[in-house]
Amino acid sequence: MPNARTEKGRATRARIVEGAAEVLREQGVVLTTLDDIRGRTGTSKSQLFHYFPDGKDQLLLAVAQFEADRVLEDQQPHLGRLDSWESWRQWRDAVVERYELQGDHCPLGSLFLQVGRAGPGARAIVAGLMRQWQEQLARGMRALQANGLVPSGLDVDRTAAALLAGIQGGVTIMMSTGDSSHLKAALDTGIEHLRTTGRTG
Amino acid sequence: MPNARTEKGRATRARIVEGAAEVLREQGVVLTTLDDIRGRTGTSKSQLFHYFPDGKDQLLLAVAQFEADRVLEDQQPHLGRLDSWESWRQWRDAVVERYELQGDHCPLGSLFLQVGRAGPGARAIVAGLMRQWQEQLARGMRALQANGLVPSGLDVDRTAAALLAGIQGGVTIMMSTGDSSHLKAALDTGIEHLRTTGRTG
DNA sequence: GAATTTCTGGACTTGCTGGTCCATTTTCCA
DNA sequence: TGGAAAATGGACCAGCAAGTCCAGAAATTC
Repeated sequence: MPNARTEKGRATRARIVEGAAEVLREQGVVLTTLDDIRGRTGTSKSQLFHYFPDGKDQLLLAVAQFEADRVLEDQQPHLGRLDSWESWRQWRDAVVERYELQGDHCPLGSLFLQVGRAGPGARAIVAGLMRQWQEQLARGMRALQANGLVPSGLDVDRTAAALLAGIQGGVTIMMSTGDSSHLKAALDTGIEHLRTTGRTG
Repeated sequence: MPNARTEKGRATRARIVEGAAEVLREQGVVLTTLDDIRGRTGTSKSQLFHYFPDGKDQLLLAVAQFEADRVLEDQQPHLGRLDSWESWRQWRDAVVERYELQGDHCPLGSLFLQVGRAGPGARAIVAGLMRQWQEQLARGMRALQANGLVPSGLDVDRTAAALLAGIQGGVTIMMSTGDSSHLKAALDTGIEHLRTTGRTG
């Protein structure tokens, strides 16, 4: 942790990241200025640049990583135990609740639009999140296969990719329309697909 | 068309919107300035404000509408004739091609992030687009039902919502990772779901 | 064809925001 | 305890981009 060599320093740095995440969630990247973050976190300009010498982009990147970590954490422990239909249902409810609660703003979506284009940093964060998320879904599907609940012929990776896409899109649509029905439809249809696939004559 | 009362005026206004759309697609909203648009469209500051008196937001909104219209147009005529498996396949290919060609930037996604929060205008544009898109998908599914290719018990609206969410998410992921496999997975899995659903014992 | 409206050019203003700088305080450590 | 390193406060700077303004050209209209 460069430029945070003391206990107090690490605390301040963390306060900045968390406070910035709050402000960004409320106002969006475009409308948020360093002064907003300063105000929220009770810090001074020099502190911001002391902990993030490369300026705003570096801070945004740190916030993006912070938010990305939260995404998967918030789905635990359900996401880690997708081995029965009941556990899938619980996970589904957790996802819906999390995003309905979050309201109409996606911290990551807007963050990587700001930083994403220029730097490979933001892309790497998003790509990493997507990879991990999809892996966990795939693992859950394999657990269903192991329990004989889903035919072993299922293309797990493709199905997991499709489900992940559905969630992403559901969240996106929810953020622009305020309606979570697409997210629910994607989750429910995806799970239903698992239940019915491969049973064709 | 306020402030474009003459033929020449309408042409200029259209040139501004189309040129702005180009620049925005290339650079993204955040990096695009009015001077960029001015340069691309060969116009002066006063022209921009003559045709869009409320400034940049109003112009962005016009571009958003312009792009939203294109989204559905680019899927025609396939989207209008989803009455056979072959036509669904053609539509699927058209969607994939369109977004792969468009590369790594979603004109609407970023546009409504900029304007979206504040004004209901951008939300209305996106919501309207989603509604129309989903309606056309639902109509296609009903056509399949009418042709006996899909069981009549299928919840068409929910399935269409899920498919739309999958497309959105697939595009979103593609834009941040450069990989179109999620989009393809969502489309293929969605169509496969249509083919296999309801055939369970 | 003259009056009036619309359209265009571009200089100028204004406000904000990211970023710099340095003085001061606090913490660390020998 | 005293000096070095880290942390903090806040004034200041520079640049940029949105928006204003007015003069003049083109067009419409009667």
